[in-house]
Amino acid sequence: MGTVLVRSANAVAEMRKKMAGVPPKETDPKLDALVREIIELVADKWTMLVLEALEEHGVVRFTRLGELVGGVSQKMLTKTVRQMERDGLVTRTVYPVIPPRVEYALTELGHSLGAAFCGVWIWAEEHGDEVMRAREAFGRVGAAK
Amino acid sequence: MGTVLVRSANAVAEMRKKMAGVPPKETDPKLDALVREIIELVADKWTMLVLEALEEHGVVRFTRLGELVGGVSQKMLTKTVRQMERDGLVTRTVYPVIPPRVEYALTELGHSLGAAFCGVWIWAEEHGDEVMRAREAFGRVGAAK
DNA sequence: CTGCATCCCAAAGGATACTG
DNA sequence: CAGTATCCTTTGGGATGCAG
Repeated sequence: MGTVLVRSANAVAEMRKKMAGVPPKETDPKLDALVREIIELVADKWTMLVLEALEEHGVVRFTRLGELVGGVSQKMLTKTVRQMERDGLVTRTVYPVIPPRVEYALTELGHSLGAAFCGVWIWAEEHGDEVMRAREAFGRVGAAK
Repeated sequence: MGTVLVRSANAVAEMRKKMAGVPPKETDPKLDALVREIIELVADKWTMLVLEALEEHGVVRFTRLGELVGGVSQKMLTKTVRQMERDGLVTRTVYPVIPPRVEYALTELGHSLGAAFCGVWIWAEEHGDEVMRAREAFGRVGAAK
């Protein structure tokens, strides 16, 4: 724990120089607030997994969706899917038959969000191992927790 | 809307290329597991906000970072930033001076993740209002809770 | 200034039982 | 099958105090 890691200040100074010439992104306050709201919307594990599952399998029933997501309780699946329905990401179609049949599918909005996340899936595919290695390397030093 | 972040076009084009060789909807189990791990990594509100803050402002100190993120407690900021450091997303540079000076910056890996999320920011910009409207419309009907 | 430690409350989330 | 309701454990996260 007490290990203070001091990285080369040179590298940081180098970074500063690089950044200096680049007015990176205009920090638009109202846009920022909007992005923030959306972040709080989708920054949820189950939401992302449901989104991915529906993106891949199209129209699925409740139980099937739970299987696809994996490791999710009925409670959380219901909650997540309701929230997504509320936000216009999925449609929930109830067939009043016995036994009940409820099908979930992405809306256009949902599909567009899935497409937006596509870049993240690709990142995961390409850099996932780097994260794992970084984590293990750090774990042997930090020893935190 | 037209004035979107410039880097977006490049990032998206880059991703299209990388996707070209990939069979679209194949459910690869090991790839899926990897994506799942990454999701659990980044599906966190503060992580995303810190990522965005560092992406926009470059190298910042601890307190400044807290201001940029906004509404985060010192405890959670420390925790989040430590986790990101552990995962190789940020560097933490400590200057052993008085008063202490600690600077945070994205690593290459962190920047690449930020670029991957760029598509999501754009989505938020384009479809954020739709979500808000869908939510309010649903609220008047659902009346749940 | 940075951030660890502690206490403490509120929210997230799992397990189970029950209903249409 | 697709939930709702209940209980209960775990985690998230704020407030405060203190150390380097």
